[in-house]
Amino acid sequence: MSPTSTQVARRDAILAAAVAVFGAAGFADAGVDEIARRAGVAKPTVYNHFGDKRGLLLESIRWATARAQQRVMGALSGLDPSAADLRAELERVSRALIECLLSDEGTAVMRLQVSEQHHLAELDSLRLGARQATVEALAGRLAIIAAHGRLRLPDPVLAARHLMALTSDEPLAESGFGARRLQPDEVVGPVRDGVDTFLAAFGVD
Amino acid sequence: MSPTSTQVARRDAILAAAVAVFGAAGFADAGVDEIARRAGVAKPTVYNHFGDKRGLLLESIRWATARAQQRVMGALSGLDPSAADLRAELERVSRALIECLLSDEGTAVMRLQVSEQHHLAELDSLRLGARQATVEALAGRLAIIAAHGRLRLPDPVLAARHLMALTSDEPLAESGFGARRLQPDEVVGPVRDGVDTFLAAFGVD
DNA sequence: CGGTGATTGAACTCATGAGTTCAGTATTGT
DNA sequence: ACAATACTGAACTCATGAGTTCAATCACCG
Repeated sequence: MSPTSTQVARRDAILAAAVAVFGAAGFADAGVDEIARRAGVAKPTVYNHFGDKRGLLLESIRWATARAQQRVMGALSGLDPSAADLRAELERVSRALIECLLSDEGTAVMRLQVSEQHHLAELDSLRLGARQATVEALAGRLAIIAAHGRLRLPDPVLAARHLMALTSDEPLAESGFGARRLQPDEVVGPVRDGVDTFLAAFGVD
Repeated sequence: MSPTSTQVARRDAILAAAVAVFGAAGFADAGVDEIARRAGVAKPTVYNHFGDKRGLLLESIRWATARAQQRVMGALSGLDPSAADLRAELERVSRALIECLLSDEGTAVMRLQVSEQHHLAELDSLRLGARQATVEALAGRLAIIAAHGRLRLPDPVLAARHLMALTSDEPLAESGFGARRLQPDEVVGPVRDGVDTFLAAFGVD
């Protein structure tokens, strides 16, 4: 019996609600009743789809991680290696990346993976895999820029990690890993500074 | 009535046990019974000292943050601005800082502050204050090195933030914010790379 | 249509753990 | 020595929320 479209829609609604509630309250304080209510679904339906609360948490994180990863890849593919103003282009893409990290879904995933690891050792590889995929995608774009002679990169993967660290560390800390919404200029400044240092280390001027 | 020394010792034992249990299990999954048992104390004694579970959490985080901060300051004061090998000295101190972050107490504080923010908005300033104090202490040491003409630092505070970001980002992510114990070489390599990039940006060679 | 399986809503069971009570026992300051 | 105060241990209350049950209803597929 292949699932009907309304079944898929219900499943997605449950997952979206679960990510929101788990992300806001944490696993233990989240109520299955509230997730069902937000999804517009009866409680037994949740148990029908996901077995139990822990199964729902696992699927929620897998689902949200995949979605976040897609958004990240979209942001990275927007990096134009031949943009006239390299500095501005790096700042733009770094801001887009941070936007993904600090979105509601992004912060929910981050916080759950940090705080609920005792529930989900099996998702460690997912977390690290997502990080590595992001780093490598960014490294690929940076390598193209380096091939154009506009960056000096002995190790593109390392440079990618360092660009992300330089630009995202401060906004992440300042926002309390997504607990507080940042003002735009709380991202713009740190990103500019981070790209400054990145170009001081890897630029060709 | 000033507290006796055994009262202080009991209080500290409770706080140490609470940090360990809260850090491992999270607020909701931590049991006051277990904290009391680990502290070698009866449950009503815990309630005598801290009122309720939330009060215990708050005091635990304040206490552990202060202790971690002291260790961090100790590590920073060990930075010798006139060390013969600047690169090695920066690596050494960065490793010591990461050691503090990834210690049992350090990771407990970090994870609680990330995951239990809905319980403790009032501790936001504590978290940011600790971070800022660390950054400024490191900035002070870096400024001395710059005054010796061994670094080119337009903004020592910014440089301090970037040094910390470059060296600690990868080990923190790799360890899942303290969930997994790192092998020594999982710290050494990333720190060397981070200091490399730092010196490429701010070195005087 | 008619039947099969999913969904609903409401009531239910049951385990867990926070917080309390209290009578008895250590500790401490005077 | 003697209050006064803190601590113990064990039993207790009580709120909460996971997971279940079931009869009634709905959605889809032949």
